[in-house]
Amino acid sequence: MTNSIWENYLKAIYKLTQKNPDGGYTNDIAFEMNVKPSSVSEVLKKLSENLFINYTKYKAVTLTEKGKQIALKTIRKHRLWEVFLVEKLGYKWDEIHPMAEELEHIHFDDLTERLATFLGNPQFDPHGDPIPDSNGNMIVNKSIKLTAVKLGETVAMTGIDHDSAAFLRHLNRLGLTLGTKLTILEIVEFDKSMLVRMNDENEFYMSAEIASNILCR
Amino acid sequence: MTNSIWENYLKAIYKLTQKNPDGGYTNDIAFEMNVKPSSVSEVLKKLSENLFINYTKYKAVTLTEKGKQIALKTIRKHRLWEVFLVEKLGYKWDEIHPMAEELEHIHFDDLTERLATFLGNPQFDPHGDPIPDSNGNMIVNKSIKLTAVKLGETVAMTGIDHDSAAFLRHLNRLGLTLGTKLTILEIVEFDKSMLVRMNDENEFYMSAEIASNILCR
DNA sequence: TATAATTTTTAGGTTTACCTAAATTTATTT
DNA sequence: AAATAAATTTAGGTAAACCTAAAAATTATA
Repeated sequence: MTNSIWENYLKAIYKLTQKNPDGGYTNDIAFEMNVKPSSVSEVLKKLSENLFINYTKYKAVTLTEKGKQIALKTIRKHRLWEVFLVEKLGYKWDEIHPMAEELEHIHFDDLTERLATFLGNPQFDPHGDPIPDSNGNMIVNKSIKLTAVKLGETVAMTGIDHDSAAFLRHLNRLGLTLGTKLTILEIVEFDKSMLVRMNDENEFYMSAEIASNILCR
Repeated sequence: MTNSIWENYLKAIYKLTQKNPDGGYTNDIAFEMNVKPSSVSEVLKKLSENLFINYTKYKAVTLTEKGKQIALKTIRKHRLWEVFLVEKLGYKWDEIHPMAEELEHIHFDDLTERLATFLGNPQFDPHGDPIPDSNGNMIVNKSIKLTAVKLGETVAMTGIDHDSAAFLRHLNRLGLTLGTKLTILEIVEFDKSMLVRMNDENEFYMSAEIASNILCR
């Protein structure tokens, strides 16, 4: 198996396991990886032989410690390169994902560590996601979804739960970035959309769909 | 064919064509690529179908304009990342080749240009090799081999003709870097080794093997 | 609980990039 | 120019990573 391919599978399984501790299901992995479930089945067999995952036929898969470390290292590289692209090359947060997706597979441990030092050992990437340290430890993000914030409360945006370029571009257009102050002025009963005030300045309605992908604290 | 694989083949052919304008031979490409000649034959057929090379069976191959542009772009990326690794991450010139060999295959044109800007649009990489510009134009390096310098003359080191880590480490040990002043004090008739004075300071003998891989002006 | 629906795996096929071994072409000697 | 040597290509094979279609297992529903 190619390096970067199993890194991507392990990342996908890691992501699914974060959502559901039971583990990742073939179908969901296939969706994440943009391949057919039958292809996933084959790969799972090999990842299991190489002790990267715990796999029993027809059951959800989880990462072994070995697999988890690789997933976290890949996430670390991805997020560090994202910081590089924004801080050093001047990209916007909605432009960096595809590039980081390739850069994350450059596999020289020492390069990763020097990059981290060069960037000042950042703790978060440009989307507010925590960057695992070189031992695979990651700050637990205690943020909650904006949809869980109660009427009248004020929070600061700390991250997002979705990193599609389309979503990020919409946030750009609204002027929403990490740190933006948000006050919930109204929750519409009909569709759960919210009237929010932004940085004590302007107000606008936001669909529940969007609010559920905004993390805050 | 995978992106990075044909980039490597085109780079190898470019390199061979620089040495011999007839073009690159299957055997030599195989040596450069670390594969068997039969594998090269197959790939040449496909590169030719895709109009990257001019290929007639049993003849030396040359790059088409299309192929040459890809080779030069890959060389540009390689050399820019080398500058990044040395200037920004503090690597030494003998450590960077394997990393640049992977980074060169990151294929976002805009990223390359932003990287170049970030680095101050360097003209040369850390080994003294010229960096092609974004249109594929490269400064012609008019350097000559140290073995071609006449007795008594003084030159400055401008590059090297070999980038193996072992060779570079030896230069480090001797204290030879780009810009070092070298005066030829003696040429030994027996083995063509040279007594050189370095920066008007110390003197030492250097084998013709080494001298022939040092470029100067 | 039996049947239907869904999920997962298996079987069999494709393409890419490698391989070895054999055949062919080109180059070099005698 | 013929024989030999060397380089190149072709033929046939492997492994990885994908695919479609069919079979098997699991889960949901009547």
